[in-house]
Amino acid sequence: MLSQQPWHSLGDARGLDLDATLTSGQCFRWQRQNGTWQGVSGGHAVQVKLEDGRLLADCPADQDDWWRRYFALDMDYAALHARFARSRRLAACVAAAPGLRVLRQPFFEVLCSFLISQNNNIPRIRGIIGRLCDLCGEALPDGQRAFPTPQALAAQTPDTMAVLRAGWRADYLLAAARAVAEGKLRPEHLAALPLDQARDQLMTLRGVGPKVADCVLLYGLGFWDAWPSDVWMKRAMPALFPKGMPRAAAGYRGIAQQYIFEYARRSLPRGTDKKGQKKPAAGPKKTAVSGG
DNA sequence: TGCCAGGCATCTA
DNA sequence: TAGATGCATGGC
Repeated sequence: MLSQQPWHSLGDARGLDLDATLTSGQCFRWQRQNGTWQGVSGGHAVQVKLEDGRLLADCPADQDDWWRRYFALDMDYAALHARFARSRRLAACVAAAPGLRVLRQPFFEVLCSFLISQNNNIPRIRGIIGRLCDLCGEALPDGQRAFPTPQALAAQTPDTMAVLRAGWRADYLLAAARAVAEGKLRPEHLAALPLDQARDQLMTLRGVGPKVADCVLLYGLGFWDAWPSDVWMKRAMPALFPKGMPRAAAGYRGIAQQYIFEYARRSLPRGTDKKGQKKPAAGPKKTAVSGG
């Protein structure tokens, strides 16, 4: 793929573990092929692999910076891990997934992906996202499809969305796309808000509850303190549940996800934690947000 | 074949 | 306001 650009280095991988990161449940458009990883994000397709401690990519050179940012190659994980070493549990997390990284993904991709994820399983999530891209994503030079823009998705109808076989989630996707396309929900605005306000704004969207909101805040908006993970550390860390994780914790994909959230909580202090925030009481049907 | 899935909105007590 | 329920679809 992308043969016009031979493999070239994006820089020091700084311990990045592609397998751990790309299978941790943060992202759904990566496939392993012959020892490399092929993925699409932000309208770019890329193939990446690790070699001699460097992250190599097969992509147009003008996309290099985008992928460096995506893989967070600028983050000093060594320093972070040194801090984590002071906590026994965090040290266990680091030991379990030392090369796990929090990807910096486009807001709209994350919002849609986690709307699709609710009450769903990962193989099916990947299938729905793939069909969504086929439906209205821009064709890329290598034959793949970009994730749809908010405008392209907003132009769909419940009928055209039927091919996704996404069930009730299709309505959530359309509402979210329209809110973003119409400027009622702006990622740059959300990212500038305090954590609580950003979460509240997201949760005005139909289909966005606390879990989806936190995933969007963390993966798509850079809110590294999106979740006070101490609760989840107790509930979800497999090492603490050798007989199996409680179902309620399974959504966070075990230790890898835990590590992400703990990392998030401790990395970049911003806003305030909301321990165990519960969903507001049921009220009238939500509509797209009016703020922003 | 039946259970369950990376939730949420809505209804009911 | 907490708990129960239904939701669409398909992986396993």
